[in-house]
Amino acid sequence: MKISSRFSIAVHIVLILAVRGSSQKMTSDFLASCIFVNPVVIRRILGQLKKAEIADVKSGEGGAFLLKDVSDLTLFDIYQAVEVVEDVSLFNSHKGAEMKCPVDCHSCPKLSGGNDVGGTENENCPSTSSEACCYIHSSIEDHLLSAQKAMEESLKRTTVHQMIEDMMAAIPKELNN
Amino acid sequence: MKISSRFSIAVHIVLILAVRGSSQKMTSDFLASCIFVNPVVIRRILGQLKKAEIADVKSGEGGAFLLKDVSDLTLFDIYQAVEVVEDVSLFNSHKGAEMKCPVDCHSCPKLSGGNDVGGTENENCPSTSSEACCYIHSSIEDHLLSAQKAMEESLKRTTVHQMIEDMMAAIPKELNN
DNA sequence: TATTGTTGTAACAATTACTGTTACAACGAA
DNA sequence: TTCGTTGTAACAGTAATTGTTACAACAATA
Repeated sequence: MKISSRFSIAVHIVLILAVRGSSQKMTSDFLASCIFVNPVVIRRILGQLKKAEIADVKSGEGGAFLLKDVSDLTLFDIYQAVEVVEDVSLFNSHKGAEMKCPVDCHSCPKLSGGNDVGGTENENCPSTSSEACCYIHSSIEDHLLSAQKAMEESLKRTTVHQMIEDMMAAIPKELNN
Repeated sequence: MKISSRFSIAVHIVLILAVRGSSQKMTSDFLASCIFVNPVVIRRILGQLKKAEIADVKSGEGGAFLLKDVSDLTLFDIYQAVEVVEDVSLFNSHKGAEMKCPVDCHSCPKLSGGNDVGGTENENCPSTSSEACCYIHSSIEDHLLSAQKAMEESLKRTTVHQMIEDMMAAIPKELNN
């Protein structure tokens, strides 16, 4: 699966506010026509950016603007604002993971010394010996979380200021006048 | 949004095959009861692992097994096998991104020197001067792709062998007999 | 050969999340 | 008061996933 386009749209919004915010009123209609999405979608996302205190909107009058210095604003801030991931986990666990998975032998009587930690018993539990078939689930969680963190660290390293610099650098010289 | 639980289930399958594959026949029913999902879901994912030449299934007789050494098998291999991300992009772009976004001034006549690169013209284009409002979209793509790559590199660094080692290490000593 | 257990796959329902759209009350400026 | 704008509710449409049933194909084996 993919991650919501909210994030990509939110980054667009922030960059447009940063680069062009002073030149005209940033209404949701204007932003919508820039980004080619519905104005209501823009307002929904602006609402999330407001809640995160990244941007604000002039009530009644209209027009959005940034609250933060672009040097202090990272992609991670925006990512959190639009709730790209629910709770903590980018990688969805299957529903059964919360149950007593027999190979997650935290809850396997054979290996936990009989300490039942809750969940549903499974008569097919493969742990017929003390053979270590266990801790699979927590191991998976750990390593997937590491991968998620690696991505988030990359987002934290990227400021909006840097993105603007990169954009400027990408503009062909003959247009820089 | 979140990523398909296919990945998490696939990793479970691989770990169970690695740890317990020799002790009994790994049928889809058995794996399903271990992981608490429907057997058909297991078969679907095993089909993807087969296509990726990570595992195979004994036709007719039944029973899955790994084709690769766990030291040579990384989470990234599994991630690719189950097609966690379509094409290349973890982060969904909004549909409009493929159009002539006026702030993606690759296509803005004002900045591209009149070289039209295709797409739909937008009369609301904010680029009324040569002011650099541009290259937003490609800058976003670049930085989001970097974040995705960071995650994938983390997955590449994690072998199934390592996960098993970590699992073993996590087992309380009193159970290691 | 007939039986048995298993797989691969199709088909369909149910779920979930997201997106587009319309509508409208509230709000501030002029 | 009028106007443009926002915030939000409501609903339809879309897309992907998951659970489930069903069944033909297949290998082992009795």
